[in-house]
Amino acid sequence: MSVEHSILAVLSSRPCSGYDIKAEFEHKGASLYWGLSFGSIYPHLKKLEQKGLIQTVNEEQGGRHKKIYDLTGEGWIELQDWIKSLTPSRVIRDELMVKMTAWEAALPNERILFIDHLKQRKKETEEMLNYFIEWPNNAHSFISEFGDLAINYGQKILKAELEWIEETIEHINQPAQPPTQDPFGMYPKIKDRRDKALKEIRVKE
Amino acid sequence: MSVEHSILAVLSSRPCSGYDIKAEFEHKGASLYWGLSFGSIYPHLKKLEQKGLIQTVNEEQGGRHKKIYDLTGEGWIELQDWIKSLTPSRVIRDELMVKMTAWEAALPNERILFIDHLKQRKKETEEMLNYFIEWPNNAHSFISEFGDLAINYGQKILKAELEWIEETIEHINQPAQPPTQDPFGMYPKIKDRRDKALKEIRVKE
DNA sequence: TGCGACATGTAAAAAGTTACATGATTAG
DNA sequence: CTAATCATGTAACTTTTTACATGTCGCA
Repeated sequence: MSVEHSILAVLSSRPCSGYDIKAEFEHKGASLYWGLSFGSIYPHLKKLEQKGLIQTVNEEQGGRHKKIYDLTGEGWIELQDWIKSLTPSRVIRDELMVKMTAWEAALPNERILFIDHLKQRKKETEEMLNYFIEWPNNAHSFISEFGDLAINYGQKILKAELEWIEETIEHINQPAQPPTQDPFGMYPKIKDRRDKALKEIRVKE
Repeated sequence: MSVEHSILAVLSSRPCSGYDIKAEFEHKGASLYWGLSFGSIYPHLKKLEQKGLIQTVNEEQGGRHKKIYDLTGEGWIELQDWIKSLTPSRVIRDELMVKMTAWEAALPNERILFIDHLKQRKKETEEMLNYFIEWPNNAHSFISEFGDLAINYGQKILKAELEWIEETIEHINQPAQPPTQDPFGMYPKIKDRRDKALKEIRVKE
């Protein structure tokens, strides 16, 4: 299970409180590659401490109470073992692409509407990319050689995505085209199924 | 919740059984952008039927029992509404990148080992890319204009990733470099923390 | 004095995976 | 005849999110 491992990974750069870890997942290096909510972080910290992989190195009880955790020797070993171990394949979950594959079956006459989705995606992607570009310039955080390579990855992928968005907006602004591939004449069949199903609602009403 | 919506999206192309839906999520268009297990699909189909968004259009009870579902009029409307609605931001979860950001803190003297991870990733990425390239040539499935654009997206991103992998393998084969950015002298501090923590284990033993 | 950021934590609900149970059909 | 694939479904478990409860600190 890699959630606890990713907490160990954050802790490797410096001792942190639960709140700090959340911040790292939100605003720093980890942000692009992982995310966790408070409701998940605090119980995991407790578990990791019970397992002896992390320990409380500083606890302020009076006033604002705050607990700083750091890796134990066992924690460092566990982190090293995890880092060396085989990485499971990425899981890609991209709702926009799922919508895209069903768009023409469901909304064949509203293709122009999809451009709104693309523009929203473009905005988000640009923000992420800016963040990546600014990061090495902000001089706030420690960036290792490998951290730098991970930044390059993000930049490269996001730039490719922006290119695709531009091309695709342009494409959709052109007149509609017949399906690229439709060996069994599915397109008219889908239209029939949809129209028939929608008509049944009207009959009921 | 978009899991049920992605099932509706699969059903929009043709009526399917639970097993077919699983196959779509594994081998077809949806595969790159979503995934679900049987344990999740069947209960969701039941729920969707109770909600009146899908219905059983064919049930073979004798012999091999099989239930084919199709969208109802309400299901089509629900799918249309979802497709038009704002899409939440992508969640990227990339374990390899998390490992990368912690690599030098945990394993500063084993940078060459990371090349194994990159080669594994390269293999996986190439397989996915081939799948994407072959897909429009297999003449098996219906590919709409938008479906084709979604395929372009996958190809573009995966090609950019392969380029990055090549560059990065080459970079790591060069001699190690000092941290790109280390305004507070973190690098030596991390080393001290790690060494101290690891020494404590040895004391105990 | 009131707001926003800092800070920890729990409980309930939601979501999904794994493992299991069951059985039919088909290709070699 | 046997292995792979087709096919549905449940139960236990794991995981994560959301919402809530609580309280401090610094600043305008």
